[in-house]
Amino acid sequence: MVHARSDVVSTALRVLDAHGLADLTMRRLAAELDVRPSALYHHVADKQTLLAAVADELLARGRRPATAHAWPDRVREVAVGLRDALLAWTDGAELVGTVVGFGLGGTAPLRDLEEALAGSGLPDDLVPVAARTVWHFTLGHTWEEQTHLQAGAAGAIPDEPLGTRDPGAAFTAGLELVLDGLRARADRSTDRSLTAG
Amino acid sequence: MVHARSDVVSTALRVLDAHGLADLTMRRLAAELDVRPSALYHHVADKQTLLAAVADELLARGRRPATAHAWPDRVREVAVGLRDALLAWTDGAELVGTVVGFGLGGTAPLRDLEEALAGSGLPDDLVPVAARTVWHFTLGHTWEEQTHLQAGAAGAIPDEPLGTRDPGAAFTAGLELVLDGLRARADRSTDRSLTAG
DNA sequence: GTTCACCCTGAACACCGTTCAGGTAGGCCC
DNA sequence: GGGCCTACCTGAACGGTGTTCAGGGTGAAC
Repeated sequence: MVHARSDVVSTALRVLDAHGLADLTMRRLAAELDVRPSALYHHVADKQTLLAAVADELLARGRRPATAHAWPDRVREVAVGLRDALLAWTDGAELVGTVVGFGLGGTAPLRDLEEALAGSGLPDDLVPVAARTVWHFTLGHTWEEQTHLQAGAAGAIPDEPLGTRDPGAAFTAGLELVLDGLRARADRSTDRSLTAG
Repeated sequence: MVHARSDVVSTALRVLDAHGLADLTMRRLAAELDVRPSALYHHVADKQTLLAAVADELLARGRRPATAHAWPDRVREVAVGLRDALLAWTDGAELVGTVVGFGLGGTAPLRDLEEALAGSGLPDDLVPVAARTVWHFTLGHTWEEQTHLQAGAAGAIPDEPLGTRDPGAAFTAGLELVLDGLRARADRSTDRSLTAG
């Protein structure tokens, strides 16, 4: 059977979800495609770029357009959507986190956040900063959340060192904290521009 | 020569700094200690707990007590100190990030942040949330920062997709954004408690 | 009918984390 | 002094891992 690069990526996504990131090996992936491991290197440069492509695909599938009128609602939509996308796949947050950490991709939501912040009244040079703040909070929080979720499901760590019983509520609360900061800064900036003009 | 667990951890820290996380293998570490790899398992259960111990040691060495009077200054002290500690070691942020992601340790700064938030006027149930927000932002931002820093030093990626020329300033700006959010919430909470009491 | 690009095989290389039976040195107790 | 027990280590292996490379087949294009 003849495979294309997209087959490799989507099969990798399936293996990831079914068996986790640790079991997503080139050999296992090759077996799943009924192919020898070396054949994979015809479609992919190495495992790291493969993982980057898988992360991008994962994020693209979970992407939802932000439709709200008010910019804080749009930012919230993007952040919540990102969290949902990561939680929808086994080890999704860890995969995206390491890919981002390696600087190979997975930053599409960052652009969505910057877009959602357009018209917020924040100074132009603060928009990327604000986007990264929401981005790092969301990724970090979801990663930790998912780790505890899956560790709990695996039977280990039955206690709850996460500090809360409802991770979704904790995420939302933290997000609101950040949004408060953005709002405060945006208001201040608008005030200054008004008094200056 | 007879070694103790602390020798293994501190040697691992040295190997990490000199050769990076990818080259911190059990075999390399054993060679550095002039010992066979199997001997390491007399001191350490497995590599993951070793890495957790290394991360904890790294954080402990970089720890500085927060001395400021005002709580926002204390939070800033802890966050900046954490960033400095991570940047002081090769792959420091990645190491701590993965250890935290795995849920095995590396969360000492979280407690420092919660402590720094004491007396902030935030509702009790928001203190852990606020601490995690600062924590995830700091860890995520520093990880990305360090990745680009080291990639740039290695000759790859000469451009600057990080969106800023001065990562330290970007970090500070993002941190202030978060602190604005905490302040706004703390003020609101104080107002309510005053009108209620 | 030949050429050429694409997709793959088979075999190997150089590692990796980990286990386990066994060995040695030093302190403690009778 | 002799026995024992513990701490620390060796040597050898096991079953994996990502990756490389020469070469084989197959189908479309010219």
